[in-house]
Formats: sequence, structure tokens, C-alpha cells
Amino acid sequence: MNELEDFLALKDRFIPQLSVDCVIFGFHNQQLKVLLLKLKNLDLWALPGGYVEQSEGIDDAAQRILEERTGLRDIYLEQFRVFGSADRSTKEFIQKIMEVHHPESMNDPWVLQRYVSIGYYALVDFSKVNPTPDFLSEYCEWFEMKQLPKLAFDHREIIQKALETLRITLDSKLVGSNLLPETFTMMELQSLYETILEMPLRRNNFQRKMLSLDILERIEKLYTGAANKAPYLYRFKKS
Amino acid sequence: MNELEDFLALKDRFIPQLSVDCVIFGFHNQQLKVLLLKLKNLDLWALPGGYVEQSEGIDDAAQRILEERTGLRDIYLEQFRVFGSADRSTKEFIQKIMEVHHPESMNDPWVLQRYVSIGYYALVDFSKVNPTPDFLSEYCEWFEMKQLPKLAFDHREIIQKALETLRITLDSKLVGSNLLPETFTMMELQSLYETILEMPLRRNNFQRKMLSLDILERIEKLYTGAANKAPYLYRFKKS
DNA sequence: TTGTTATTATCTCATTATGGGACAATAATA
DNA sequence: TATTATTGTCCCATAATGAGATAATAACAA
Repeated sequence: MNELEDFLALKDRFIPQLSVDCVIFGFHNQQLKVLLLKLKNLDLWALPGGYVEQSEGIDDAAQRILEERTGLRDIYLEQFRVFGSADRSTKEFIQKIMEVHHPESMNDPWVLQRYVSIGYYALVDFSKVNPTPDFLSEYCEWFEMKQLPKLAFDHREIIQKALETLRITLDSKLVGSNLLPETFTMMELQSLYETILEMPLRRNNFQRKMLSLDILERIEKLYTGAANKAPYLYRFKKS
Repeated sequence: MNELEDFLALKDRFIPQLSVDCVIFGFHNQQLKVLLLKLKNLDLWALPGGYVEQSEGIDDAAQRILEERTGLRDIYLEQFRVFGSADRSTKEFIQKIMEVHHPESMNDPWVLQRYVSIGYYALVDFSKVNPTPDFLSEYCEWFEMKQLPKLAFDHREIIQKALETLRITLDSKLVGSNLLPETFTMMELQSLYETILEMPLRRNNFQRKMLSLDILERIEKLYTGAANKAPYLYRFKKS
């Protein structure tokens, strides 16, 4: 496990006791998804995360972590909350993880210290992501928000809080332009909003609202082969 | 400077390279004010701030710092953003501050390290605050938002960001109940909103809006001695 | 060719919210 | 009793939103 040794040796590169956790949202098959990592030899999943280098801004750290897990650069990223309550009970989890990988590391009190974690949420085009695990994990997979697996630390709470923030900022930020592919139908856009808000919206009023914002460009019709009127394709206007 | 030595000796009590800065808002004489500290022997002011103890939650740390500077407990507090860009240039300021107080401390690389700071804003009843400086400062005073003095670090930016957040959340949070005294007139409430939003509002529409929210209780009339109709006093409903 | 069917795109109307002016009520004073 | 400066409401035009109704149309079946 040389990687881990390297990691422990490099601890001076990072700000101690501070981590960054990223809730990466994607949208696929009318469902909101989150990218998670399966921890090696444990029946536990975790958010993509990492540490902040001494010479690195926190937003840069988040971008770096995101690029490592998705292969994408310049991702839409939003800081939403710091998780630093005294009872985050990260110790028990780190203990579990470290015991499995490298029992000797337990002698180094550094790994067992309490962490304060900065929560970011990211919006990505599902189809462009290349999920890549890190050295503590064996897989990297998308999970539907409704069916999250068993999560380490307080990561379930972090995901929940990220979604709440996303909901609140839904109509002030252009969420769609980051979660949807280049072109999409009005129904797909509506379905995205309904999924995030967890409530049905009316087709007619939703379309009126979206068109009135003057942020969409109507391209051509999409002929799906279905026996009904073909919907228009839209894209977000450039600026 | 024994206090400082104690402080340096106690560094293991705190999470390193992490600080908390509090933007404490008050409202007085129709003006929005911020509580600031005057750094000893320097022509510089700074936000009340501090470090997070190893066994302390970050919100608890903020409450502790707030209590030390204002004498108030259970203050309305909201985390709004983390400041951790690589170029926060805190070093030059810390250097300035430490040179003045304790040149020997400069040998300890700890004090010169880069910091990541969690920004909180607090809303307090101006009249109840007892401003109290900390060991690095000589005064603790209220400043009008429009006339801030020369500020250390990136504290001006932090204050600006806090105000922006306050504006955005103005109608979802009950800002008034924290910034105003127990009872107040409709005009005072409106004046608070106008000051925060930096825009004039219409008396009739503002009153209609506020009353329709069903959060205010009308008490009795306030006879000021002025030659005009006496305004009602209001208080925020309990629950 | 001509219906049929399932959607999509719009239109319309009622209801509610908001902007902005007008007016009546009233506490102290002249 | 009249005056004055505010305060509390009312009214109406306009904008935004909720909810049903109707027209357009792409593929398929008859």
C-alpha cells in the first residue's frame, strides 16, 4: 500500500483537519443522481472529497477533486455549507477505514483527528462524466437520490443539505444549463425541475415561465418516432 | 505580553489554520452598523474572530466569540461563506500585527501560516450589546456600514458578502425580530428593510405586505409628542 | 386518403400579488 | 377650532400565477 504511505508522508502539503466534500449532481433518465465512492473492503460509500493544499484556494481544491473523479474541468461549483459540529463522529469511520488499509497508520494521531469539512455541490452533464475512484475506494458510481446506499460519516446529511440548497437557489441560478445536455426538450427541463423540487408542475405554466425568462433558444423539432406532435429542442442562450 | 504567550502556548487547543470571523450587524438611528475591533498600535480595524477548539463545534466557536465581544448569549447566527482563496494575503497582516506585539513570535512559523476563515453573520439588538475588545485590540466599536474604517485582511470583502447574503435572505428569514428591540413601529421596520436593501419602499405596500404575513402583533399606540397621528407599536408574534 | 391517438404548444380566464396614487384619521400646536 | 405632519387604509391599474380548454401535429391504422 505504497499510495497510502505516500499520502501519510505528504500530510504537510495539506491544511490539517480541513477537508472538502463534493456532492456531484447529475440528471439521467428523469432522475437526480449523486456520484459516490465505494470504500475498499467496507460496506460503505462516501462522497468524493479531499484536502486543501497549503498553496491552493479552497475552490481550486474542490475543482481538482472534481476533475480527478469525473475527468471534467471547469465544473459548475457552489460552496454551500461547512460541516464542523463537535459530534460529527468522523473518528469511528476513519478508524474503520484505516484499520482495513493500514493498521500501522493508527499510531499516527494525525489520521484520527477531527475534521471540519467544506461542502460543495457540483452540477455536471451526466453523459460527459467518467467516474474514477480514488485510492481509498474501489468503485465510483452514480446513485439515484431516492436510493442512496449506506454512507460514511455524516455524508447523508451533507447530501440532504446540498439538495435543499439547490432547491432554494433553483430559480435564481440557471441550474438547467449545467445539468442538461446541450439541447433538450421543454419536457426534459420540466422533469428536471420536478425532480429537484419533488413536486409536479403544470406544463403550460412551466413553459410560459421558462420562455418569458428569455434564456432559451428554440432550435428545431425533435422527431422521436412517437405517434404525436414532435417537441421543439431548446438550448440555453450563450450569454 | 503574557496573554500572547499563553495564546501561542495554547495553540494545540485549536484547529490549526482555521478561523471564524463574525460580521455582527446592529441597527441604530436608522442605520445598519457593524461591530469592529481596533488593533493595538495599528491603524487597522478587524472583524471579531477567533479559532475553533478541538472539542468545539464551529457554530459553538462562533457563539463563544460572539458572547465574548457582546456579552450576549444565543445570538442569531448564520454561516454564510468560507474565505479560503490562495491569495487572501493574510500573511502580511499577521506579520504586521505580530511585529508590533511580539517580535519573537515571528520565529514560530505557526502564526504566519495561511488561514481559511468561516464567515458568520450575526443579528443583534444594538441596545443590548456591550462591546468588548479582545487581547489583540484596544477598542470595540460600532461602525456604520457606509463608513467603514481601514480594515485588515480581506475583512471588507467579508462584510460585503455578509450584507449581500442578508439581502438575499431578507424575506425568508425574520430579520426584524433579531435586529429590532422588542417593540417597534411600522416605520422603524420599514426603515430597517430600506437600509438593508438600499432602496426606498412604499409605506402603504410595505405595511400591507408585513401585515399579510401574519407575524406581527399590534400592541398599543406610541405617543411621541409629535403633532401628528400616533403610530402603533408592534412586536413579533411568539412561536 | 382519412381518421385516430398521444402529445405538444397556446390561449383564455379567474385569482392573487404588486406598484402607485388618493384620502381619511388623528395628536399636538397655533 | 383650524392647522400640520404623519399614519393607516382604500382603490385601481398592471403584472404574475393557477388551472382548465383548445388547437396543432407526427405516426399509425383503417
